[in-house]
Amino acid sequence: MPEQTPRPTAEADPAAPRPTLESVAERAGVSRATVSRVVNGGAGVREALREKVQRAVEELGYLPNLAARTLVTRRNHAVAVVVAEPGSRLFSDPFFAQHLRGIGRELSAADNQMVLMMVEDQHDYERVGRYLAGGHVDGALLFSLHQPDPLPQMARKVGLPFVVGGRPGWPGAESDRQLVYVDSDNRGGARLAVGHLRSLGRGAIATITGPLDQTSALDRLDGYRDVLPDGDPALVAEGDFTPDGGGRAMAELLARRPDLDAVFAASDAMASGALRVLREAGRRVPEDVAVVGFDDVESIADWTEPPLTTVRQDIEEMGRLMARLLLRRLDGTGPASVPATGLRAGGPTSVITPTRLVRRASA
Amino acid sequence: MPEQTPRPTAEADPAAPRPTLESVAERAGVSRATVSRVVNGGAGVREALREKVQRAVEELGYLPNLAARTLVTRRNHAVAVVVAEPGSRLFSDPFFAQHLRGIGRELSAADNQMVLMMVEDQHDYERVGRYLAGGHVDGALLFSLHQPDPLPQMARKVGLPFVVGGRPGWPGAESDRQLVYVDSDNRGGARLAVGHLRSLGRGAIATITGPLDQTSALDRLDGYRDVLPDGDPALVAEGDFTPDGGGRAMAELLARRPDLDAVFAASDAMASGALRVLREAGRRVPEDVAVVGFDDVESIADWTEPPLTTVRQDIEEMGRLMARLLLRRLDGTGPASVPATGLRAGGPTSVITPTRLVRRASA
DNA sequence: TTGAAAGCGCTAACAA
DNA sequence: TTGTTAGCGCTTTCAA
Repeated sequence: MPEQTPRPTAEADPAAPRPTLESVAERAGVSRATVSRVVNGGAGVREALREKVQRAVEELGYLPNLAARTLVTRRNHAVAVVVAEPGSRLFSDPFFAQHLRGIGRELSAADNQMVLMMVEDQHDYERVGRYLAGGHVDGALLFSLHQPDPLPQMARKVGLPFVVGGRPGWPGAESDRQLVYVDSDNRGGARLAVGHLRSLGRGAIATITGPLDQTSALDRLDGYRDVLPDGDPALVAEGDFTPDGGGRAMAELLARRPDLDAVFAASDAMASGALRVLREAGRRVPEDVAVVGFDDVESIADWTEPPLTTVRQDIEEMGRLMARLLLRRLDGTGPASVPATGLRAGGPTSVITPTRLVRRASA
Repeated sequence: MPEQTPRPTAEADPAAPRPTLESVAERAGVSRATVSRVVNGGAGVREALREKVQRAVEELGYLPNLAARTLVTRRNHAVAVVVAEPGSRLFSDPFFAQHLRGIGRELSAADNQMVLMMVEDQHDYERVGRYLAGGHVDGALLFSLHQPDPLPQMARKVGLPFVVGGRPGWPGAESDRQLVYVDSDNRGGARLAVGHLRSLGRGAIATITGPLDQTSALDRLDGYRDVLPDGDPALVAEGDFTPDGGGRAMAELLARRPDLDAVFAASDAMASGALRVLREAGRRVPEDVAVVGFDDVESIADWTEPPLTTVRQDIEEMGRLMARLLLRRLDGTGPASVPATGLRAGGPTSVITPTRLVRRASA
């Protein structure tokens, strides 16, 4: 066996047992409790001792064992991000990534980890449920919930704080004061888009909606109707948030109302499909038909022919907001705590983030 | 205070203390050790007792406390996924999401959690380093490492198993037998693309490369040169994996070699920029200039005008592979274990996943 | 096959 | 201000 001498450096042998509070205490000639105090901020420890302990910590390269800490504090410093989207759009859109980035930034600023869980089938629901109930995380961020989704119930049952991404659409969800969500102003954004088309003097403004079992699609359609309350129903066609679906809807609209001179597509992806169909039909954009999208996904909107006028939503900010909202519930001793975070005090409330029109060439 | 009666159901009051091994043992009339055995597979426990314990577990809705378990087993059942990409491409490409999906699927199949960490600045490196050293995860998946990246060193120093995504490019990395990575066959894919263009009878085949400090860009350029060893250097222009960069590079190429009749762009995003510039220059695609991209990002390749012939790589599979490779190192008692996973036994080795040509209209 | 007991590394009363 | 001590909930020898 090679040298037994303890190498008091932070770059010690990986195989060596990790230093513990105990070993730091020994080296510094103090008790475990004192080391613990120093490690956790050092309140109420004499300066001289503090420094001695600090030095021992550094020399040994001590890092607290989180499992042990969690065991007693019941705090994990970890938050679950649950994405309930079976292999669909979330994974082809930059949406997902931007959301995660926002969440990640906010979370790590508060020194919390992000545990990512994807739900694709029934079996996954059970796995996630077990995990959430298992007390491994301090809270959860729930994404893209579908109809009456079991996730919020599960979380609530085990007393796990959570925040939902996107307005939940099932009956009763809206009046559920405990169901805190973050969503962008889909309805307002749609109003912006359609208002813009009308201000361009367009008289027959059609819309391609998303799948109407999703609140975002519903809200955007409502925004369209806010501006055009007496619109012809023939000017409304349902898509599915994909380019293909957008194209099909566009063809339908063209058949029903050949005189249309504007289209509001409820997503950039659908707008790109619509543009292709318009091109094939020999309509010029924006001269013959003005087109506005929604999302401002740069990789689409900026690269269609012509570039797309669209409604921008700040996805990353939504992610941050969700995380902030959740953290507030975790840190605070109650709902009434921590004002001045940009969030209203007085109980957690759902938040709607603003949208704005980005003008490019298509309208 | 309302009823004190313990409600022996799994849907108990969230505020109630969670059942422990102890309480299950008491209810079943056995010792903690026995319950532990049953919970962990129940080997060596008489059937009668097993059932009794099982029932108690269900009645109480018992779930083991992972922190306590980790404290003694030193296993976290969690893997860190570290993404070192400052706000760039990873977040606008569907890449990232697909990778995560592959990783997530593989990981949860083995009942491991995924802890996602994003590195954007120096401060983040420290945070992540601390975390990896802290023993909170059993292994790490390292992504998009830049030049001599400190992450692998950090992981190695603390003895944390890890697998890298994408071939590391710094000096010595290649000969480092411990540095296991997964990458797609960039070079082979490029050969496919350029070979296809040549088989079309094109004589002046240009290429738009990615940023040449990334191995993926380098490897794709090498593939181009494999097919065209005596190519004119004027036919090579450097882009940056963005549409704009692709457009600029295309303009450059057009200026240098107005006679070019084909372009291999090392990413679909760059290809889309190139297509726009070609259109503006009045060149028809594919009649005048044939174009091939790389990546097969559907939201781009399928929706350019004309749709893009490109090289497909199976990103999700890469993710799965990385996870599998890592898990093998964790479970196995040594590198020689667990064959029959589709991975060679006899020590962890880097893996290159195949690419293939997807023909659409642009070439 | 089962139970008793030690201990993983840490925090938080409580005493000194 | 510091130390002593009792757990947090679990696994795992070791004995019975």
